Amino acid sequence: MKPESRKQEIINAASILFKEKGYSAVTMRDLAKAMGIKAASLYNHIQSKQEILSTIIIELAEEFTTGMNRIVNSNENSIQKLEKIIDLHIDVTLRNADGLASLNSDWMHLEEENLQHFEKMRHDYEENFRNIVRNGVDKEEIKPCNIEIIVFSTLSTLRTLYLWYPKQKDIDAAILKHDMVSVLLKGVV
Amino acid sequence: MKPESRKQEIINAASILFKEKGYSAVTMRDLAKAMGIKAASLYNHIQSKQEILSTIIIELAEEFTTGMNRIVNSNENSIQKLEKIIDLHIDVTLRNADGLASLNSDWMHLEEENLQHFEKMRHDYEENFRNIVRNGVDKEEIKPCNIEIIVFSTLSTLRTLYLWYPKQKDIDAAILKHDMVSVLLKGVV
DNA sequence: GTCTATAGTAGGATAGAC
DNA sequence: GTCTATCCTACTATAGAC
Repeated sequence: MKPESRKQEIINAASILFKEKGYSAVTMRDLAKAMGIKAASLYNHIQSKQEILSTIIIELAEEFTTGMNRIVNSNENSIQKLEKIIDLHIDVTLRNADGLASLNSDWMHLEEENLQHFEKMRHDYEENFRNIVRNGVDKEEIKPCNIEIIVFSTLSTLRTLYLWYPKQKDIDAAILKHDMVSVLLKGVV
Repeated sequence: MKPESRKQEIINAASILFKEKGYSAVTMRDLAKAMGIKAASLYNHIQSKQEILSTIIIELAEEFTTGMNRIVNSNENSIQKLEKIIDLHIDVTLRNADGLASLNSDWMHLEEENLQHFEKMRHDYEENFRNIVRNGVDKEEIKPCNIEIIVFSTLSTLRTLYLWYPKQKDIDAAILKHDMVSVLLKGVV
């Protein structure tokens, strides 16, 4: 373990609490208690509660944006791109499942530019996803199903991984990726 | 439109606000403003903010419990049961998409017996779902995939319908059910 | 870097007039 | 059934000592 900065420790502790109760229900006193200090002491390391939330969310949203851009610009077919998207979500979930709770459930509590920046990244991400699926249907690599439903159901599952993954003890990442591809793309019947 | 009781109007208005910002971030003053009255006046119709939340959530959870029990006790095969579960989620979503936001995101703010009651219903629901899938795999009606992943991915999608459905303008319920069955059960490749 | 003390605000809820 | 006024508590954040 590399030594973490005090700020990063606070952000990690906050991620866990935000996951359990949501941003609005977590107080600076709760967070301080989790860190073993008093609430006032937190402000030596962070500027505000809001700064903690935006750090958690924007960093993760930028990871997804970067990952998606790499996939979009690759020379692979639609199925391979969808598999890469599944990998991306699994990788991020393994690395920071707690933070993903805020990304998914507390983004609406971002303020000003951060909210706008987040909403643009999320919109672009979904649009890229949709184009990959549409392209796959056009090229007959994907069944001619309702595109919106494919995008919605796949994204719903991937976005919710953070809730489910921690309950699966010791599942291997490679196996998880393989099984997730099977279920999401090839169906169960 | 049948005339709604004032209490039901409050619960409906609260469902919308809870969906937008979450239970903790919505104040009684916010709710009162949405109703066009003062906060104190709300208390002539409801006992507490907590009562609003538990009314929304427990009612919906009981709908799912009743529906699931009916499906479990029917004489159908696994695939037919899964299709009925998809129908159940779509029906409830069409009827009360706003309330489902609280069920999904604010259940942890329930107190005491209501929290326990909810958690038991949710646990039983998932257990019933899991048994249907397991049974289907045993009888070779369902592919021998990872059962936990099937349960998780299907439930994730169905539970998130409330976020997606309102954005789909004028989609017919019957078509939605048909397409959802295709994507969730038969795969897209 | 952490503390105590506290400012300033906003929350849920009640009392009592109309 | 709604209002005004208000109680009490809890919140975020700051000031200044150590």
